[in-house]
Amino acid sequence: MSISWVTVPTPLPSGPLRLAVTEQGVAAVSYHGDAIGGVPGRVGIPECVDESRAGLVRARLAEYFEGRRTELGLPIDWRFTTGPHRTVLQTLTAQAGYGQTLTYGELGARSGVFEDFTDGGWTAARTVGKMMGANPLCLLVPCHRVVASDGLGGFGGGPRGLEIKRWLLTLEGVLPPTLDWNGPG
DNA sequence: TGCAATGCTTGTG
DNA sequence: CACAAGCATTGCA
Repeated sequence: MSISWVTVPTPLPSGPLRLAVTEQGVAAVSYHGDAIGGVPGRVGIPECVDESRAGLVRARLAEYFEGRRTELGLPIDWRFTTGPHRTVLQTLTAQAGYGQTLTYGELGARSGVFEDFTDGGWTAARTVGKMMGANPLCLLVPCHRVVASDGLGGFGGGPRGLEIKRWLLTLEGVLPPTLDWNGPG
């Protein structure tokens, strides 16, 4: 099984996106170029030389960022996720459509991996937040559509990462455009 | 507005 | 492989 990097230009405040692709699909996505949490052996992964595969990924993402595509429709390789983590991410992918948001607690409830909600959902919400932060499939698994019950919530990478979350939600029409909005529309 | 409750992921030894 | 630390939250007073 081979794995390789594809670099995709984006209008995101973070700049280009880096994706790790395999024969199965996209295995990981990084906003920060070379750092992906939870991806072992990420150093030494070669650039993708299969232009047909890289081209498809770039084309789909380009359309998405132009607002012409609401579903990426890219195959996902779940190899870097396991157990409850994978279940939650797959639940999110299946249930949070374009322009829709749900809360951490809600996702925890829907995923079915948390059985005890007698604490008011505290455990589920906190755990889901942790899972999102450890999500190697940002963007493909729409972790930016998961928000706190009383606001935007957080995002990996701190304040810098939050800009990305805001940008994506603006693209999808969840948030109103800001003055520095450089996306479509 | 401020506080207390917990489980999963990740980085070391 | 085992252990310890850190959180992308929530609901109630």
